[in-house]
Amino acid sequence: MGAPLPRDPIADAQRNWERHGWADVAAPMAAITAVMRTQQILLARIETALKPFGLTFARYELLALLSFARSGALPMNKASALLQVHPTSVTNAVDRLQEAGLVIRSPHPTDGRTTLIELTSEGRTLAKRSTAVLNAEVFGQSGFEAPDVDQLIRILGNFRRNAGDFSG
Amino acid sequence: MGAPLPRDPIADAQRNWERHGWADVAAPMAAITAVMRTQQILLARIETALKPFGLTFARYELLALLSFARSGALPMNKASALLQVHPTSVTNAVDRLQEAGLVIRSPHPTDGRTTLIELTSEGRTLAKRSTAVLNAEVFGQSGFEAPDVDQLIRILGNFRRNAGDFSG
DNA sequence: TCCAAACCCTTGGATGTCCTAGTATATTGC
DNA sequence: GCAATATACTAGGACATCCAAGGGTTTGGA
Repeated sequence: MGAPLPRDPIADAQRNWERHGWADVAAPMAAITAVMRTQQILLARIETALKPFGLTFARYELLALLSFARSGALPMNKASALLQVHPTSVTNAVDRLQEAGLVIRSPHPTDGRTTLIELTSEGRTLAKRSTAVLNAEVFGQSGFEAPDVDQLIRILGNFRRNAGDFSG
Repeated sequence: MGAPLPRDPIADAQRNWERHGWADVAAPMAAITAVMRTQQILLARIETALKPFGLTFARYELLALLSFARSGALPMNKASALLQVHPTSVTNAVDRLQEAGLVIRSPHPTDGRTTLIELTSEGRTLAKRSTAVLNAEVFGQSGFEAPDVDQLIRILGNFRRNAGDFSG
């Protein structure tokens, strides 16, 4: 978006917080702001890697999730729960994946309320190919040191458990 | 959005990656996915805390940034650089803050291309009040242990520097 | 049995982000 | 001094996310 700033804007914000008498929450503020910015950077890298496939991260996640399901199909509500996004976001993603011929909707055999999302063979192929690129261009070059990766998994895992994402 | 899942979906994804022969990037994949999900949780908390003020996080960040500027005013391009978002996002936020009477646009005294964003007194008051609530309800109850906060600041700070956010 | 409550998905609306392009103003170089 | 380039902001479009509300299907208790 632009050239590097001369100083870390988040560290500046942390100093501002301390200067204004909010020293007790300055560090968590900085950590949370850093998470927000890191997500933005990572998302941009992911979207860039997926662009040649006509995929966005939201659509990729759904495709990948389906590719790991034994039958290659999942109920929409299940996908919503596992991806931890709003049901309407899944509807949106499925609409576009279906237009692209990567998934199809089919009725649930026993529950008339439920819609199954099923991977087409094109969808399965694209999932494989796009995962290979993501692995090579993003996950394989994350810029995180190996010990820091472990720390992140631990710290954010605890956070997500406390936030009610999972009970395990 | 729903009840806690019985198992951590990101840990499951990590196992899937390992099972499919991508063990070398499974951990970074999990760490990155965890960052994405953590951001989502934190953003939801922040938006909830700001809702009573009619603010979103994007608008709050701009308001807070202005409140720390000595003169209470900043050029839009400067705000874009410091917040590290696209210029059009700043335009969008300023439009809405201006409608709400929290900031005003004024011409730059010497550069006709530049627009200054200036805090109104209402804007300054709201910045103070909303910051107090964010500090109390979000930053003060982040759910991160103090040592983990330091780790996050260090790890994500290194990442952001490597990503070209700042050079310091 | 049968109707109310619960559940599933979709539609429509509000926001935010980015990209591309277009207009206006500054700066640079010949 | 004037044209070419660079910079600043905005308009329009594509996507994603969430919330609120609506219509269809199941479930469960009276």
